[in-house]
Amino acid sequence: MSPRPSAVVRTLDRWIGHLDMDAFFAAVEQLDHPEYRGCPVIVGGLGPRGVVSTASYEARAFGIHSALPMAVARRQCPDGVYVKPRFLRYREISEHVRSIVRRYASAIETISLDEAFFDLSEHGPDPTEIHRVARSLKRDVQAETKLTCSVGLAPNRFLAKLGSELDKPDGFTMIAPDDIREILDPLPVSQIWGVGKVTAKRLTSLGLLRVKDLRLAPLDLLVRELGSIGRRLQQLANGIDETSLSGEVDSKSISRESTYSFDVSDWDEIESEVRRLTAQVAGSLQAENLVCRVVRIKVRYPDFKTITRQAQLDVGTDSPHVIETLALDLLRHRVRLTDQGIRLLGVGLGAISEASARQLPLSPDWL
DNA sequence: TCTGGGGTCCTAGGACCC
DNA sequence: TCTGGGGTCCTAGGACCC
Repeated sequence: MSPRPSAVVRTLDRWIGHLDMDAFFAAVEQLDHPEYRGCPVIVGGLGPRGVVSTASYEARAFGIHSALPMAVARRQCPDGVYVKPRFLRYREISEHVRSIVRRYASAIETISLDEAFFDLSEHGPDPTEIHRVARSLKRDVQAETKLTCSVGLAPNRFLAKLGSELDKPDGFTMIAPDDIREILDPLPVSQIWGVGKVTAKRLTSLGLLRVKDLRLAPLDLLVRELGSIGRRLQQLANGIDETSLSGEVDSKSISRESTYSFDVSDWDEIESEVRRLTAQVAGSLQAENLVCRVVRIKVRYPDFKTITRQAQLDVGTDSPHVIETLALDLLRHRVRLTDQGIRLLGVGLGAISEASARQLPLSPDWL
């Protein structure tokens, strides 16, 4: 179970960057609305059950952060500027940023509208040169978009992302191989990619609070307690991450869901919402010339218990009628509706493939 | 304080087949 | 009558990420 030596060699001769736009949605709003600059800006759902998507740094000073319920945010910062997200605008700027990154890196992996990995290995192994190239990239982003970003540079993805988090906003962090242990060891385990609330709690109960604890923990203990992710976490704790950039990947599912402002128990209303959501997912599917073989619905009850029910098709489809029929069927026969009603309804499509794959090549006639 | 919406990946159990 | 092992596919739920 010792790491293969080739892994170490590979790790040392790669330079991966991670770029993270600072408080992206809020920063765009401040860019487009000069009167918002210097104000606490909170972007997110404005309904009674909305949550914060992004808070500007001014708003973070009030303790506001992503995923915080809007109701709480409004209490903590009554004078803030509250706005709905404008995804089309964010996408536009996001594409501009990616075009800048592509000038410097051949391989790029988009994580979200505000984050991307890129590979600078082609600029050679010399850290001084890599540093210069990445600085120039960061300068171009700021000059052309008037927005700041934070950049991390390291021998692998995990460390590059960590680097961009260590110094923000407007940060620049380069993690050289010799610095890895010193940087990682004192960090809380929750800083590791893939350690969320649940895993952090489990690690804490094992007495593993810092990355160093995780690095030195017996592997069999980690595997026993956490399964396969235990092994993976210890690798990361050692600064080892051999995953390569995935490039541009096709999405494997499409879904739309919506949370009602108030719980709904009226069956007709629920059915018409299924129809509305179905039309949207089917529209996305057709717009990208795709077909799906799985239709799924999702229901969340007032107590937050969430269920999904899915059905499979023998052949791929992009027909709104077929999808709607299946979705309504799942709803009518597989979902229990109580007097309490439901708080969320969702429709999803899975097993997605190109529309050209819809029909099996039964006959070789066309050859 | 009361919990969005869009995804990905993993796991476990059951059905089914050989 | 008691009891195989392996493999695949499907479903549902859960953790995690931004």
